[in-house]
Formats: sequence, structure tokens, C-alpha cells
Amino acid sequence: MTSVIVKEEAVASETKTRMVEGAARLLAMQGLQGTSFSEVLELTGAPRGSVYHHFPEGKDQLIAAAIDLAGSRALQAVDDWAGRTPVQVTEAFLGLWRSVLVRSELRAGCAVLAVTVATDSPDLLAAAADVFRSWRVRLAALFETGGLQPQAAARFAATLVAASEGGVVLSRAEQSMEPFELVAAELVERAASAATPA
Amino acid sequence: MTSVIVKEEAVASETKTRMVEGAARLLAMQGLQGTSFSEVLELTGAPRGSVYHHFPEGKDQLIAAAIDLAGSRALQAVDDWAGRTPVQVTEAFLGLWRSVLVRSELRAGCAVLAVTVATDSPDLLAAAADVFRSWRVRLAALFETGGLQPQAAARFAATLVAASEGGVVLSRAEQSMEPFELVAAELVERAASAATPA
DNA sequence: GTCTATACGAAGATAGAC
DNA sequence: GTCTATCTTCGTATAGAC
Repeated sequence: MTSVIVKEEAVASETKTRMVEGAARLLAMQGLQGTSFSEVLELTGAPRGSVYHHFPEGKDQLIAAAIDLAGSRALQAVDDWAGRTPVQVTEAFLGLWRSVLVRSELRAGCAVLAVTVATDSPDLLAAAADVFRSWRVRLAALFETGGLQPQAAARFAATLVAASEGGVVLSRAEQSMEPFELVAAELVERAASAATPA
Repeated sequence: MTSVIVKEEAVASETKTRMVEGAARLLAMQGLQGTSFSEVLELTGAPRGSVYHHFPEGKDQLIAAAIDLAGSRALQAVDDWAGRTPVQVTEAFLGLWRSVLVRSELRAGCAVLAVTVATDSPDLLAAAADVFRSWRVRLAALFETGGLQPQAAARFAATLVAASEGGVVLSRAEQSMEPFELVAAELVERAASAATPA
């Protein structure tokens, strides 16, 4: 019986999941403004009648779900890097963002950042904060395991997240990978020197 | 006669200037979505009839002007730092953003970034790119003068801009100066070690 | 769960008087 | 240069049938 319920829920949430994924993609490409229900429905092919069935609280609920999705996906990737050196973790995190830029031909960025700078909802801001904080904390944990002191690990984790986000924005604006790659090179070098203190 | 013309232009552009400044402030606080004509007029007290008189090309023209304003203001500050050491320049640039955060009680960020992640206009993207590039170039020049090699200077300038922008976003989301200050400490230390190579 | 239709408001933009 | 009025489009949200 449990299996039946699970299956029903899975079926029921399929459209919902597609909408959340679509919203996350649109946020990354067009920002909060460009992520309207119409756009989401067009992108996902979801039926218009499903909107307020799946998201009774309206747009904010959809956006919050998209933020959570984007956040947890990156977090899963980070957790796969356990045991790697600080340099390897740094390169892997940068690789995540590089692929976002390259695969979108420099048209996409970070969905969470896009919401942060465009919303006036405390709830959405808090959802974004949870994501950023979780990234920082998990990265810092990896750096600690990799040999950095706790404070140095926390500092470098914050810098890695901030500089990656900023590098993505710069490259999007300039329509060139140059700024991002400059930042990436600097971060990798910094990770190397932090891991082998004088 | 020239003075008369100049005066007329000055008077004519006073409302226009106020609108551009208001737009820049709103962009930094509420993003592109929240920077509507209504909001700009309410904030600046400008007459509604002036909108399409001063900005015949519509909203994009106003936003482009706001980007230029925000960009050139920061650039003026950077140019005032000629002769300073890399560490001092880094601290000054970070100070610019720290004051944006603190004075707004963590409610404002970078207007140029807000446009970059929310627009679909190639013109606005290009305007944002010009700003970011100019910041990177001028900062790199100061770092070169301060003793860094050209490539190292360009790399650290890009990192300083990117990490500052990202740090502002993180602190806004988390409603705490912590992430920004972690990033700031890391950047200052990096500037110090870059200026005195092993 | 999904559909159509529609209400409602906001925002960008235009017209014409003053 | 400024004002009022208006038009259009779009986005959110709701209602009620299927």
C-alpha cells in the first residue's frame, strides 16, 4: 500500500518537479523578472491549470522551491568531493560554474544570486541565505579535512563561493570567459598556498 | 552666450540627473524589476511628464544611464587611490562596498550586477560590461604601479571585483556582514602576499 | 489534475493639451 | 518642460467546469 501511495505522489509531483526545474533554469538565465508563470509553462509544457494546484501560495512558493533545488544540487556535488585536497575541491567547484557558463554560451548564471538581488520577500531571502550558508559550511568542512585551520577554511570557503559567483556575473556581462578564468586561476593558486603554509 | 546655453542645459538636466540617481539607488536595492518609472518618480519627486521627454528611448535608456553613473562614480574613487600600495587599494575598494552594505543596513548591493543578471537587452549587458571592465583595468593599473607583474595585477584585479560583488550578495542574503568580512580578510591577506612575493 | 475564462493590477508607452 | 489621460501588454491570481 505504501508503494501505491508513493507511486501516486511520484506521478503527482512529476509536473511539479518539471516546473521547479524550469523555474530554476529561467532564474539563472533571465532573473526573477523573466521567470513568470507563462515562461515556466511554455518552457516545461506544463498545463496552466496546474499552477495553483501545485503551488497554492503562488509564485514565491515556486521560486523558493527552485532555490532549494539549485542549492541542494550543488550541495550534492560538493558532498561527492570528500577526501579531495583543497586544490581539487576548489577546481571542482569552479568547474561547476564554468560548465554553467559554457553550456549556456555565457547566458546563464546562478539562480540563487538572481533572486537575492531582485526580491523584497524575507522568505525568499532566507531561502537564498540557507543555500549560500550551506555551500560555505560544507566547503569549509572539506578544506578542514584537507588540512586547513578552521578559520582559514571558513575564510577561503566564503571567498571561493563569493568569487565564483562574482566571476560568473563578470563573464556574463562581458560575454567572455576571461574574467572568470582570471578569478579561477587566482583561487586555485590561493588554495595551493593555503594548503602548504610557510 | 555659451554660459547661457550651459546654464539651460544644467537646469534641463537637473530633473534628469535626479531620475538617474534614483534609478541607480533603486537598482541597487530592488533590482531591475523594482526599478519602475513609478518608483523612480516617487523617490525623486520628478514629474511624470518628464519621463519620455528626458528618456525618449524608454526604460532601457534610463537604466543604461544609471549603470554609467554607478560605474563612473566607483571609477572616480579608484582613480583617487593612485600611489597607494596594493593592500591599501584593496582595502579602499572593499571599503566602498562595505559602506554600501552598512549604510543600507544590508539592503543594497551593486546596481550593475542587478542589471546583468536580469536583463535580456544586449545594450544593457554591454553597458554593464564596460563598467566591470573599466574597474578591472584601472585596479590592475594601480596594482602594477604598486609592484605586481602585469598578469598578476590583472588576475588579482578581476578577483577583487568578483569577490567583492559576490561577498556583497552573500551578506545581503544572509543579512549579516560575516561572509563579506571573511572575503575581505582573505583578499587583504592575498594582496599583502602578492605584493611581497617569495 | 487539468481546462477555460476572467478579474485585477502594474508597468511601459503614447497622445494631445497647457 | 510638464500635465493628464489613456492604451496596451503582461503577470498574478481566482472561479468554476470537466
